Amino acid sequence: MEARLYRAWLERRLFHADPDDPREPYSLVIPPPNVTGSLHLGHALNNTLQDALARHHRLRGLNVCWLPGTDHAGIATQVVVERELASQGKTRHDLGREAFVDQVWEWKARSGARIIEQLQALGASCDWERERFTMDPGLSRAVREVFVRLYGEGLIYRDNFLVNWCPRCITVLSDLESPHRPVAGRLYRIRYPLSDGSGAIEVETTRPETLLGDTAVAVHPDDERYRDLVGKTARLPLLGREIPIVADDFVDREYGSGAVKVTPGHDPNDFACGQRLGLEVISILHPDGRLNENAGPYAELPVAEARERVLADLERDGLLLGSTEHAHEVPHCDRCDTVVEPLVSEQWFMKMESLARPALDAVRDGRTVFHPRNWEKTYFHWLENIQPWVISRQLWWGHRIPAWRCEACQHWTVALEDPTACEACGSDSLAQAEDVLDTWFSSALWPFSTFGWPEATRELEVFYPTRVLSTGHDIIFFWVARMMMLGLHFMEDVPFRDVYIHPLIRDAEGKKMSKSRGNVIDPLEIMSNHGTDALRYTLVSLAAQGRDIKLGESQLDGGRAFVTKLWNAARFALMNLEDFEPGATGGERSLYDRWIRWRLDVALREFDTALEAYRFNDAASVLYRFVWGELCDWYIELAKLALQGEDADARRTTQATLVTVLRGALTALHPIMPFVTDEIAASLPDADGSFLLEHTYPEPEVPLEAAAAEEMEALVTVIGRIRQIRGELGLPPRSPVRVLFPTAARDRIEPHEAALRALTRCAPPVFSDAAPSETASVFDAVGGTVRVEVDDPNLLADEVRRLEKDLGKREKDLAQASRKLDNPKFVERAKPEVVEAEREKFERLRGECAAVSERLERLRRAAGSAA
RNA sequence: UGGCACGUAGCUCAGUGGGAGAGCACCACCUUGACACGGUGGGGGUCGGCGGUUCAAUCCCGCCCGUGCCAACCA
Repeated sequence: MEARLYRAWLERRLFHADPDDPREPYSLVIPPPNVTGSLHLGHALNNTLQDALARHHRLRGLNVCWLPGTDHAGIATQVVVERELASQGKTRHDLGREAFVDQVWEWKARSGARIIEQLQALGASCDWERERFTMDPGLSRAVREVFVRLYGEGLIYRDNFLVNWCPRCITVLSDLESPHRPVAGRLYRIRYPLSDGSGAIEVETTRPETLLGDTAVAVHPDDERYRDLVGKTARLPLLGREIPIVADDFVDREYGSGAVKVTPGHDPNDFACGQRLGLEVISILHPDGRLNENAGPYAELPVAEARERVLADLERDGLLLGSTEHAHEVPHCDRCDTVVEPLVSEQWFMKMESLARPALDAVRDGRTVFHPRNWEKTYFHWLENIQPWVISRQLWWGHRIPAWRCEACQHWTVALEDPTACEACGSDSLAQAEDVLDTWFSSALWPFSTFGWPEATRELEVFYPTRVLSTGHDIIFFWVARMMMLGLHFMEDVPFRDVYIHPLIRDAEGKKMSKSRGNVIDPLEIMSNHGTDALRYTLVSLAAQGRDIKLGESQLDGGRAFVTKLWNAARFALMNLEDFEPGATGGERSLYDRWIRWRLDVALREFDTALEAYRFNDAASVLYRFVWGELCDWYIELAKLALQGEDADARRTTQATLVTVLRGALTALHPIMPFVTDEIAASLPDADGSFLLEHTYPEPEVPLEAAAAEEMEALVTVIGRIRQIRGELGLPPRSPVRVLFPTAARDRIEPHEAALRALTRCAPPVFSDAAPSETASVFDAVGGTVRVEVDDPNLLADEVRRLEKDLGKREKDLAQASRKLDNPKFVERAKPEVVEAEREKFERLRGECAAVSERLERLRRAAGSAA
């Protein structure tokens, strides 16, 4: 039924948002999935949560706009398509740029379409008429506009700087794209002879091949051991270049020998040191990771091979003094896992400090709030220590940088429209930059580029800022922070009021699932095994704040059972509604009718409260408890009396309540399980061909008055106790037990006699104030002592054991209460209502203990005489 | 090295400054005209450890242990 329903929703345009709709707007933009492949469970979770929010707010009468789309995912997609080519033994260079990009567009068409299908299969209520792709003409125009404006403001600039370089992808990477991974390496100690022959200085390194690019040896300025050497030169092993011995306080005197080789061309620390001291920068690497001509005899060797050769040659020359095992953290390419080489390269950068400040302020002063709040610390820490962002990439798939270099004067012309002449010298020999932009550049504009920026559209006016962004904590830096910065800069307002950070879904072993890494689970498979609604319910019920989700397939059984339970409850209702006449009224509604209607209101209110706080798991459990624990366990059982009874009025009244409450429950559940709820709702006798989303939640009634609520509570207590007594005695559910009430309870019990008998299978209740028989179980309810009598003397021993245990528990509680009340400090300092409650508890327990022990005595005597 | 989480029933996890909860699993009974993907009842936890604050701590604070994540220029 899922595909049929979804098609019907689309035909009815239920998800389309009109900016001129006068109702209060509620907007959100989808985190655009990468067009690398298909959706995994993390997408299923995030989009289920967003869909629940979107549908919920539609049901609350808001003008909801959920904007969908996909991301071109520059490097990720390029790597995937390159892999595909590699399986045919080809590289992108075999195709050339244009043909390769065409091929990626083909991939995008296939993958993008599959993703949209999956989102729709999940039930996502996106406004598909607003679907966007980050490389659409409109969004590309926004990218260009932003680049040109930031360049004009001096925030985008070119620089020659030490960057992370992936020699396999042959591109620069940002720090975020170069995560550190532990590597078991070796630390080598190498001897650098002094040029004057007066000795040598020893250094340590994990990357011996980099010595080919060394331009100094550094020591700490206050290090007595080396004071005399500063200013002298050392002879670089293998190449024989003379390099200065310099002093810089970045050197740690305690580490190794206290002297460090300086390779400004291939180490971030050394680069900074080189800049301070004006050292020469030598690059020894080709872009593809082989050594270049500066490496002398090692030129053209790959790094790993060069390392071996360098070590062997050092050994030969007697300059390798030894090595030790050394575990350290090495940056790797986020996409292909190749070891990243730091090297100096001329790239486009974005200056971040001035953009970061407003983004920090906006969260500090609460214009944007994270849920849960603790992620704000992560956000602050990163923005407070922000570094320039390398935005250029040596890739082919992405937004080409709108900059043209003049071949005559080398000036860069950056412009909105393709220039025909150099803006500096007027020459017409211009060449556009080959590089594309980091994919996150366009992602950063998503909340406003998708609504038509830089045009001043009606959509931007109404739907920006969006209400909430739902995403994973793994992209707070990559994406959330950058949207905040650019949103504030260009729109002069935050891009979203709330940031909901959803849990990460891990597999059953707790391992992370990730996009282009292979351990992803296809949600479609789970959806076909368990049903989409079951998957959605399970995901929502697991989305608690502050902990990631370990998801095994077994956890989906609960969701499926709940869907089935709902379905069966509806089946029961339909069986009993065959002669339902809409609008027909019978007599007054029963207590049961009024009670369940009130419980529905309470559940709806609690559901709304939970969702407003993004407490999805609470929202799910509120409805679970209502549907299963109240509607099915109590109301339906009680309603059977009227529905299957003789009284036509009572039957009609109960039918009316059943329809109202069931429809209310379906509406409430709709944001979580949209398919089954609409399917059931369409079959209810009051159905008019509309969908649940075309209505709003039922208005709450006047709350059930306290006396009625208490009456219902008493009935539940009595039934529960009778079941418990029978259960504890191990009696079959139908075994005859006699229930005796005090005569004073007659007025309260008699109206519920049928319910009592139906739900406990007891004999007709008797009203009597006679003393309980020796074997009766007793408890207090309905304003007196209720007795449950069982005639089987064989049960005496069991009952004695049960009572002993029961007494033990009560006496322990009594002792605890008594200790508290004897403590003058407690009585004096605790809140009065707490003390009062403790007193009442004490009195109650004392009475209960006395009653139980008295009865226990009687039973023991009876058991003795029976024996 | 620093930061942030997490450590509660066999498992997966909620939760709270005043008598420990859910789902699944387990045990007993029940094939009752919605539902065995069900019903009723039950067993099971010194709430990671040690201190501190408090009349009162599973909850707040500190330290420690364990797990995970993130950020990091110790060659």
